[in-house]
Amino acid sequence: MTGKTGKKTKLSGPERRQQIISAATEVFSRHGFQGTTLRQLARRAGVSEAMIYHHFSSKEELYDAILEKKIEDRKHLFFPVEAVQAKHDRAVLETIVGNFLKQQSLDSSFMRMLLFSALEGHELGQKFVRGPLQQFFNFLGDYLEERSEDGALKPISGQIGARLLIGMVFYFSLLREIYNDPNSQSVDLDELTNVTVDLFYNGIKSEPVA
Amino acid sequence: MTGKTGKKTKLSGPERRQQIISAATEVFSRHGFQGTTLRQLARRAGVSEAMIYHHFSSKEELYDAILEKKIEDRKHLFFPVEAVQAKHDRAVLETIVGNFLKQQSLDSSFMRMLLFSALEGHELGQKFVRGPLQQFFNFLGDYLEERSEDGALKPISGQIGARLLIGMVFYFSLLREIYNDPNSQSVDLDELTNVTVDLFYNGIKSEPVA
DNA sequence: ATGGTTAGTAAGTAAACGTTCACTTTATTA
DNA sequence: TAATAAAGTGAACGTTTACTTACTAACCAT
Repeated sequence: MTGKTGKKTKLSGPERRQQIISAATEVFSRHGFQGTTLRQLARRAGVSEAMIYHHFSSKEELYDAILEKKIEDRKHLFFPVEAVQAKHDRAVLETIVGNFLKQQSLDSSFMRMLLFSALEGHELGQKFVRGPLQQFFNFLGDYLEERSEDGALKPISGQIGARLLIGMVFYFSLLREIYNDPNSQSVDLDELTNVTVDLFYNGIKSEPVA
Repeated sequence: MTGKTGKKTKLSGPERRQQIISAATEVFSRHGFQGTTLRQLARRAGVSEAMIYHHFSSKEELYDAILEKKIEDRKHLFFPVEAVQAKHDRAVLETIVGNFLKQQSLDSSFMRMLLFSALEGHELGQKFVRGPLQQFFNFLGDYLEERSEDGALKPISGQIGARLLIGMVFYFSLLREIYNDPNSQSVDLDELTNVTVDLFYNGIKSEPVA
């Protein structure tokens, strides 16, 4: 499939459909919706342009299908339920931060597509933020406020705190994956996790009684 | 100019050039390079497409001119030199964070163009990161490490610390300006500045001696 | 083997793209 | 006011775009 030899491999409907999707994911995430042409999609999938219309009724439908699937895959973000129930603050933060960074380094195409789609004005880009991400912010935010009432953490807005935490690692991932910032890329992920969690936790944990 | 009446206003060369630039800035920042057509640019500037080629030799040259100018404008980021010399840690952080948020809320087109250009693979997008932004990270990073050696702050990598600080407010701006996250938009900028600086400063300042 | 279903394509379509050219209109000034 | 220079445009250029149509080739059940 990848070579230049023209083998006559005929795939089944669902197989071909899946292959088009995964090929299109790479192209769309690299060039965005507007920057991607049917030619590119067809060539990358190893089929004719017409074949794509045999499986999807338009370029936009293919794009939406991909984004929707990506969102679905990442929906169950990483709710460290056990650590939350145990009220083990550091473990909660470590799990969230560590998983975020790991996930991001494994597949930067999701971040690229999410950024592209928001910039290009697609609705689905904002759908993720208003849906699953907001859900996650609620989860983490509620926990922070709960622990705040317990006296373990300083008083803080959970919604703000959750965004500040994710912001730190998101920005780092952005610099790493999209801007190719060498000073970000050279940082070890585990070290980054520790530094980030240390800073955040020390920043919000209650002072020893004065 | 904005109306539909076809007044015959003939501008001088430099005037028209500047007007094309500012019109194109809006369009490019909203739709990216690939997503912007000459038709859009011409209509927004109130001239014919041919007129644009009278001032710029290509769509790309116009785009580069805009991005280069934007980078130049923002180059002198915000180096709170006085506070740094006085070693007033909170003032340093407050100035940086406050100015960043203010600047961002005044003109989101810069952030959009910078993101778009990096995603679309333009060189100039990375130029800002490797140049002025890296310079700023050096400035802030050096300060953090200096204050760390003074014993005022915990030991920390300045390069990492600087990116974590900016990450928090960058992400917030991203959610506000590009994802239209209502829970980010409803936060007052001064409050956000305070919360961010509090969290970061408490996170890195030295513990009272044990 | 054969007939029907479906994967697959070559060759088109009209519209939109960036760009150029031949030309007209306005402003300046000698 | 006539000459000059510069601002400005309509209509075309060849190419590429997303998408369609009319057709062929491979598979599978009978």
